[in-house]
Amino acid sequence: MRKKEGNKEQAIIDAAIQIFAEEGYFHSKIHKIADNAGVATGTVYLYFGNKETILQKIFSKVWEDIFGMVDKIHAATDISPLEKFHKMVDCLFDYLTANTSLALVFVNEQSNLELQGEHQFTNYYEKTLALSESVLAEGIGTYAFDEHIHPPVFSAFFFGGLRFVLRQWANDPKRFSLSDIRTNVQQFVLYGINRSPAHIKKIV
Amino acid sequence: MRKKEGNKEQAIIDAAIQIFAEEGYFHSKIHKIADNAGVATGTVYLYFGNKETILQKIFSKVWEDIFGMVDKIHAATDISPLEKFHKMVDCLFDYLTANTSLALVFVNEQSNLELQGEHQFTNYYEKTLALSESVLAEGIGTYAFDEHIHPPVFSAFFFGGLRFVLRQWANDPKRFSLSDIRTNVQQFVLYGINRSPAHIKKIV
Amino acid sequence: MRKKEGNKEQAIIDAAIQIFAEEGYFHSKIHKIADNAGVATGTVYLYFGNKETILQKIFSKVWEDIFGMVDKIHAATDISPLEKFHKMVDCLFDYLTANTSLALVFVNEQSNLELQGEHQFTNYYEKTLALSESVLAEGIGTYAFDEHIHPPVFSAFFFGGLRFVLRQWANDPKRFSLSDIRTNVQQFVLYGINRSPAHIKKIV
Amino acid sequence: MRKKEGNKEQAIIDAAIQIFAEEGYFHSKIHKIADNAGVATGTVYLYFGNKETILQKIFSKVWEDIFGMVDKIHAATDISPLEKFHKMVDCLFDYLTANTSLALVFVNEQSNLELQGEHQFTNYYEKTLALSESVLAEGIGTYAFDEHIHPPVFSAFFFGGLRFVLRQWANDPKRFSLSDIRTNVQQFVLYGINRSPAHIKKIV
DNA sequence: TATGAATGAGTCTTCATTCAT
DNA sequence: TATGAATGAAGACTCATTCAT
Repeated sequence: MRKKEGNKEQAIIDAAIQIFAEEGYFHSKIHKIADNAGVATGTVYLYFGNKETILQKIFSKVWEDIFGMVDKIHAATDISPLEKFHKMVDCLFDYLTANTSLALVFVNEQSNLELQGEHQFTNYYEKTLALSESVLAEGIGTYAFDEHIHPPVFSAFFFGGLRFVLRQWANDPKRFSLSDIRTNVQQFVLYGINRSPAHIKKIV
Repeated sequence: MRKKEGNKEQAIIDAAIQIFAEEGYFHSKIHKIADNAGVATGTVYLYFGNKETILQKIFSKVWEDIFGMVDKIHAATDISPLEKFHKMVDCLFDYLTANTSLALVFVNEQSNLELQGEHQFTNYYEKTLALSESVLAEGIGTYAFDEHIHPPVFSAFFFGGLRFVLRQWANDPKRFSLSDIRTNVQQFVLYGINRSPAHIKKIV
Repeated sequence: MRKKEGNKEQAIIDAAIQIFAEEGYFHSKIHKIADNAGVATGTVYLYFGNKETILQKIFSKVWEDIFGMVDKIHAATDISPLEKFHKMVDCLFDYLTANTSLALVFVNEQSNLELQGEHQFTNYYEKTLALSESVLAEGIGTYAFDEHIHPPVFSAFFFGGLRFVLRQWANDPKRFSLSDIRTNVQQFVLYGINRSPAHIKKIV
Repeated sequence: MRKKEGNKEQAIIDAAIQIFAEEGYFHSKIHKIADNAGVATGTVYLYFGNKETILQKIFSKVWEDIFGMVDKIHAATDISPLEKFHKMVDCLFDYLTANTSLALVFVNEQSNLELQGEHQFTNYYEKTLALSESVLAEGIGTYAFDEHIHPPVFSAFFFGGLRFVLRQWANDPKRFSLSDIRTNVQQFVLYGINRSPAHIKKIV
């Protein structure tokens, strides 16, 4: 039980991220989170209504953060939609790989929230998907991206792929390196698996 | 003796898929699965050691099925790696969209198994990823696919993206149509989000 | 599952004695008894009303056997009460040590019956204690035994001591030998722990 | 915080002793013990890992108590081994008859522990038997007790007989009085069932 | 606010018993 | 009689949540 001075709410969140990542949401025990946060069991309930609220707050924060980053990229006027996607992948990578436990929770536990209905996290989540779709639409509008792309489908695929790859990485970091992932995802997203698209582009 | 009427094991599996899809694995109650299967609670334990075993059997079956399909495609000699990927996407779509509940379980609950270690399902799961990677390697070898692609990363991204898209669809089928998903995924995977890759290819 | 031809009831009893001895009554499973007896689970219920009935039958048989032996000894007219006690100890020893499993059940599980009320086994049990008390009374009557002895108390003490010693032996036969037990029990019962009573008697 | 009011652990132990005595260990239900102790079911598990642990604690306590008494007697230098045995019987009587329920549990349920292996209670149990054997050996050494006595056999017989007699008494206190038991056991143990050993001793 | 002992509803699992064949 | 698959009542145990201090 390590005493955290100051922000108990943050301490609980941090502890929860760690425990959720290690044990999975349903196997995580409140008393263990409290222990790790250096507070008493009851204290958790002074800051969070119940166990699920903790998970919601984590996801709210993550999606709010991601939204903030994506929003900045989206608002830029001096870069192309293609470069925006590059940057978005970079940002997401930097964000999620900076905190492995958070990445694992993000990647594994969202389904424990989605089946239950409306939540605060949905707000930024939806807004982020909307931004992403907007960048796509922008690219399609400038004929940079393929016109047949359905932005919601792509966004879902993109985030899903990213999550799963990161989960594999977080579960077993030796399987492939983060830089491999980053490069490859950039590649897939932008050019698919076909050969030498960069080369082709130059020709065209 | 009381004869085995019908296939109770299958009835339990089917009921479990439905309940797991509706409620999520951890919120599903054994007695409800038994009820839905038309058997007594104890009967579930004649066929499955415990709750998790049911989930394992579901995943074993799914990955075995997927492996079977992918294996057939992989073994084909009269089609290109590119076409193999087309077919793989098609097969996965047909398989998972034929059973929405199964798709949801497949997409949402695997993390409830993976944290626990070795399982039978891992066998076919790994073999399927290996096949997928083999098709990629084959494509790279024939210069059809980009040489920088890291097959394990791509496979993870591909299956993750596919899962997530299908989860979105299964949760809310009105958001986008299955045919939209199928076309778009084919597109992303093969050409990324860039414009007119087919066109470019012709030029080259 | 070894098939027993002929007497299924006896096969079940024998299997039950073995399982009860190994696992204890409450931890013994009917299906395991059935397996060991080479019959189906349901067959057990053709011969015994329920699990406890099996235990009752075992005890009935044991106490009936013991009664038979004790009765013969009690009825003898050509030996003294003292010799009768010698013989009783001998008989009990021969009987119980001939079947270790039975001895263990006899020694460990009677309490699982006694709390529940009236049973058939009580019949021979009571009659045996009565015979034992009668031999004591006879000895007291002939001034061979101490007049202060309360036969029921002694009988209980005697059977209890014998049981416990045999339990220790059955649990760990290396601790002391059967012949040690037999000699010592004869000694205790007749002369207590005081020194050389036989010698003293001769002097007197 | 909610303060520990009274001694809940002791209340649970006391309730368990009563229920175990009335129903037998295996028929006792945790919720009934909790009810009797005036606590909630879950509270039992704050103090005891599981049902068996309660029984273990009871036996640990009993054997520790008995060891304490026997140890004091054993250590005495101003009394003979014979008197030590007198005292040991007295102490055991006073201890066990002061709490009928405890006596019943002690007498009926030890077999539910012994089959499972090592327990804390074994410690004091073994030490008590060792002390008892030591007193016997001392008596043999001073030629007070018969040299043929095998102390472990006698100890087992003695404790077994005592238990069984007390069980009979606890189950049906009208059958014979405690003072009858006490006198008779002293008698048996020291002189066996032969007549007038005290008298004989004096003569010698 | 903070505590952590206490709560008790909830669920998995067991297994004696039944019964259709 | 014999079978053994099926039953379902029962109970040990868990753990999110509460609340007296």
